[in-house]
Amino acid sequence: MTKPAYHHGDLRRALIDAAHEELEAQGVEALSLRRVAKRAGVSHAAPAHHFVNAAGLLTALTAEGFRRFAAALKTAQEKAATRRQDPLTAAGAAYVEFALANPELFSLMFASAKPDFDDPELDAASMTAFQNFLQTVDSSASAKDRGGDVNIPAMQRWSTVHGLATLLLTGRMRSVLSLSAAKRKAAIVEILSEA
Amino acid sequence: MTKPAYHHGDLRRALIDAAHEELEAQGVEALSLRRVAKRAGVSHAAPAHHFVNAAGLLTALTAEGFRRFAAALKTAQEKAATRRQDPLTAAGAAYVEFALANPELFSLMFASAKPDFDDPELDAASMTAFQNFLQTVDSSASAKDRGGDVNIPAMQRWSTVHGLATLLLTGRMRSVLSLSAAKRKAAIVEILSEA
DNA sequence: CCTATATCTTTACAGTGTCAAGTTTGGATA
DNA sequence: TATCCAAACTTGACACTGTAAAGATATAGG
Repeated sequence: MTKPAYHHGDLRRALIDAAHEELEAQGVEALSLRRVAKRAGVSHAAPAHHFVNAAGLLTALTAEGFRRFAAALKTAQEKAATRRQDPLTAAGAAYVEFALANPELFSLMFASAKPDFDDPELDAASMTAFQNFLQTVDSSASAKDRGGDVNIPAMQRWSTVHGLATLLLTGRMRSVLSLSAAKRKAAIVEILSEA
Repeated sequence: MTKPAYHHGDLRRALIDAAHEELEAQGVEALSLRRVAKRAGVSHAAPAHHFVNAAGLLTALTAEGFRRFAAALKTAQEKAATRRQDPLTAAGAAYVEFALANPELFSLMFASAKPDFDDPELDAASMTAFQNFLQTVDSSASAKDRGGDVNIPAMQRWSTVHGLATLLLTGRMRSVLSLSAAKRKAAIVEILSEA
């Protein structure tokens, strides 16, 4: 097994998957391209033929993260709609849950300078994710645009959701983190519900 | 000048300063201990005698960041008090402004895994910073604790402030970033003001 | 079948953090 | 005051990193 086959089949796919695994295991800052290549069963220079450099691989992985992120928010909203719950709170909770379920990927998406955000693929993926979420905020009854330069209520909601996600993710908000899973979920919904 | 003096005087201090400069110039992820040493005018192994490793230097720098951060919030509140403005909004604005003024340091403090947050000095510095801020939230008229496990309004306010800071810092909230300095400041205050 | 090309490997290089062993210095002790 | 010791710093070495260049192999198209 693991024949030294020259043609892997879909090495690009395998490298992104391997990078994802290494990412969640080692963290963003300790990620090594050579270990990713080894995990995929190829030589350390093989990735260069599919990605311009290490940042390129991270960029592709980040773009995929944003697509999965957008999908998670969408399904959460749809589920809430059928149950006649607030879709905005549901999307916010899904936002936070995605961060807690994929901590390192979320860090890569929102707190790292390594991915190239000028890359067209990544730019498109992140843009659609944000726009979908902000559209949910806009269509919320309590957050109508009041016609200024900026949609203040929308930015406020986004800030709250994103701040909660990152503070929980980085272990800062201990009073919430120390709760049991059920109580924590309830607290998150409460924090995200309009006062 | 720059004698090859064996005894620097206060190399620990000089290394932290050099790391701070390198940090803001290069970013967290591209920081090199050897370049920091070179900037301080010492050999690449000199830092080891003042910090156990590279993370130790970053930890000390991060702790200093939290102390400066706490001081910035405090002065902002005091200024607001004399002008009979809302101290919570003032502290929130100072929170965001600190992030925008010291982007790399803020990233180190809130979005990096490199500093050792179990370090007693760093733990103490970050704890006092958070507690001071949360105390301001608590004493705000609109955010009284309702007696549950968690002070929901306080966590909500903290999330909003922190989320706004990080979204602006990482260039995500483009509708606010594209404003002029004056309008941006006004938008930040609006977002942080209780609806 | 045969060759062109994409795919992957090997080798090499500069840079990284850390460890071990030297060198210098300043201060305490006798 | 002379001496010695410990602290401060340097030098050299090691394993690791990402990337570039050149060689090897297999697959697709003629």
